[in-house]
Amino acid sequence: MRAMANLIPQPLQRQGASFPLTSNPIIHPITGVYTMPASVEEELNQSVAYTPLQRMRHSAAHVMAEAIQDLFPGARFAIGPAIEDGFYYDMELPRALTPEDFPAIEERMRASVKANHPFVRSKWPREKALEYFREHDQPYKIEIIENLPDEEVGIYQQGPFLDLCRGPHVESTGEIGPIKLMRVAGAYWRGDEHRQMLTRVYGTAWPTQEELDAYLERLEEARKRDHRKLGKDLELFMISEEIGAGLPLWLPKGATVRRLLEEYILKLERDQGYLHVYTPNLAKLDLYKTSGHWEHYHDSMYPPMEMESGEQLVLRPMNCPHHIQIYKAKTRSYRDLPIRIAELGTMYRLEQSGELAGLSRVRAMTLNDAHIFCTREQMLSEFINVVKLIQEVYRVMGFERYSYRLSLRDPNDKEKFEDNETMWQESEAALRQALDMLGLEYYEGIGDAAFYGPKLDVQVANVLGKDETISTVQLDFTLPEKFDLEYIGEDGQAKRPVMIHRGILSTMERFTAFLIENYAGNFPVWLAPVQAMVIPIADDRHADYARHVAERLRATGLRAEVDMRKERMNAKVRDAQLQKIPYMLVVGDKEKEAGAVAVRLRTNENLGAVPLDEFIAIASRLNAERSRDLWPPREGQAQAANGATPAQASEKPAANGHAGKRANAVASSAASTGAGDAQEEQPVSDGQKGGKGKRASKKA
RNA sequence: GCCGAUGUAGCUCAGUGGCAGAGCAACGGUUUCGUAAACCGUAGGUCGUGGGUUCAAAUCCCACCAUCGGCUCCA
Repeated sequence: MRAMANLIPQPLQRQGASFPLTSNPIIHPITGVYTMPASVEEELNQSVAYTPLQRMRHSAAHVMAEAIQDLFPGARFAIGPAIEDGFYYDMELPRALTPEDFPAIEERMRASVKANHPFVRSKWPREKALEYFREHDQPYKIEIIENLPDEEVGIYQQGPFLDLCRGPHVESTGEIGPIKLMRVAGAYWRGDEHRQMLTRVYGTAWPTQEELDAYLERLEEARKRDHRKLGKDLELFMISEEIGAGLPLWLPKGATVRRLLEEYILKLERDQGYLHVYTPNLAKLDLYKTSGHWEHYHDSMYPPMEMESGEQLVLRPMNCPHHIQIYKAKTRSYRDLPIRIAELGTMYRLEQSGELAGLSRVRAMTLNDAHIFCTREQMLSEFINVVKLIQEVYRVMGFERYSYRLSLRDPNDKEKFEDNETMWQESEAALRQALDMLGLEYYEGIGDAAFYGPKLDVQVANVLGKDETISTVQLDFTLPEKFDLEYIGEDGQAKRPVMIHRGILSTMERFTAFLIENYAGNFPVWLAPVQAMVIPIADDRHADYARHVAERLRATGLRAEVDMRKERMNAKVRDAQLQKIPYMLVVGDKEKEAGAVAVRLRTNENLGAVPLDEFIAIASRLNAERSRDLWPPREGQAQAANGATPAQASEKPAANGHAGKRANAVASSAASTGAGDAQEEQPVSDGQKGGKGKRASKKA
């Protein structure tokens, strides 16, 4: 439940369970009475803060439970809250549920909606409720009640169905809009992996059919952007079962993207005074015993390799200890600080098999990692500089929707977090001070800290609107202590430095995955694996000129290829388009004669003939500037950063000659690049702020 | 790791006990073409892996591996 905990407003977790009645009574089965439905206002005062839509979805969850109870006698119910975009219900069922069961459940739900049963609220004395649920073999409800402090518990009833629940609900089942069951999944009771695995059924409900359809379309769009699909289609990376799960291979095009990102961040860091190092991927196990990583994470470390000498080596899960050794390699003076040691270092973590996903969750990953060793006095300014660096990178990448999470320890969890009260108080206070100095708005994530210290996590909304942690800055007073780090102060006395762990691009794997989805595969010019495809119209006449054009582009540092396949130009244009290559340079007799190229952008915009020199000048400039524009804005064109695409705004109606017979292809092409607009200005899609990333940063 | 589903040609998929299929891609040939798929032909599969049931298994059973959707975890 912890992962969910921050995804939804806090009160939503305080859900009651629901419980079925065997008959169809209106009268309370135990007390014989019930209170009249509460007014909406009263409900809102007494229960959780649901929006009307959430209330409807919560009611839909109860109706689903009603249906399942009817179809699967013996079901034991747990909790069933509204969540973003829908609802779920956790329960224990007599047999496994499959999607094939959905139609029957949905049908039964619609019958309940049609019957328009009122939701009737009442209060039961705690003991009565316990007795009732014991009698009806509902252990999860009993456990919930036992954890409630109140002497009375809320009960909701709709038609034949009775629920332990705080509410609120809609007035009657007829108010529930179109519903659809989405998936069935397992979920641990109370989110505890040591407890019973329950069946969770996810559903969604919307006020109108149109909104339901739009939601399903949205999911479909996200599916098209899935980096695993685009990674295959665009030949960016692969995963070989022969090599191993979670061990991706970067294909030439994906490797190009990664290398460009690496060159970009290395230069940026160099300019900021970071010193780049290389350190080995193996280390003695003892190193991680000292750091505490072994204690906290041995379950997700590769098992140690036993040497003949008895020495144990592990594949490193993190490289802070390595950088610490570099710091310790000689006596450091306060004059040397801050020392910023950075590395694109590869780490190995034995992630749980069920967690692996494409490039975004892997077992071998390269971190954009750095450790800053500084004095207490320097700590705040160093921290602030890192945050500014993050903001600069996000500006270049075009991330616009992101938020800051101050990740704090859970003071009650002495296992997970270092047990050092003063350390935590001091470091958390320092972090807050830095955030105040930056004037950042942030929210707090209790229990999200690293074991050695608090951190600032930067959450970027992904295409599904879910927040993902990309960057992180962590304040660490713990490891300097454990490794006995020192520097010599002005007074000649040995002092303890502070460490700042920071990751900006996360891992190269995950960042690339995020970019693929964020751009829907339409990489900006500077990141596009192939920037220009030269397309000769008739290869016997135009091949030489096409090669000449490509040579000229390559000579200026642009990545260009010539499509010499025995295909018609139309097919070459189509394939380049599907590969999302920014520029298609069509060359035929006219262009050859004029020393020009006919420029077609992947936005479908056909710019006509452009002198080769001019094209090179423009493309090179956009490339060097890391612009996200494909072409400079022209006269009479919308200029807003998030406005229409250049293609849509162009005076030439974007080569829509094929709009007739190929309407479908055009529509899907436009849709797949961002709901038909903003192709090159891909906004990170809407996302609630304040959620917790499902895939947190890989930074130590 | 846990719950559920899935795994057939490079890709997308059809095939539910009786001779392994289609489209695209690849390869060969014809076509030299002006902005999203020319035409004809050829070749290509241990049906995820291993066991079992059966006269006969892609199909039924068991185990394992991988992938997908969730749960738990994420230094």
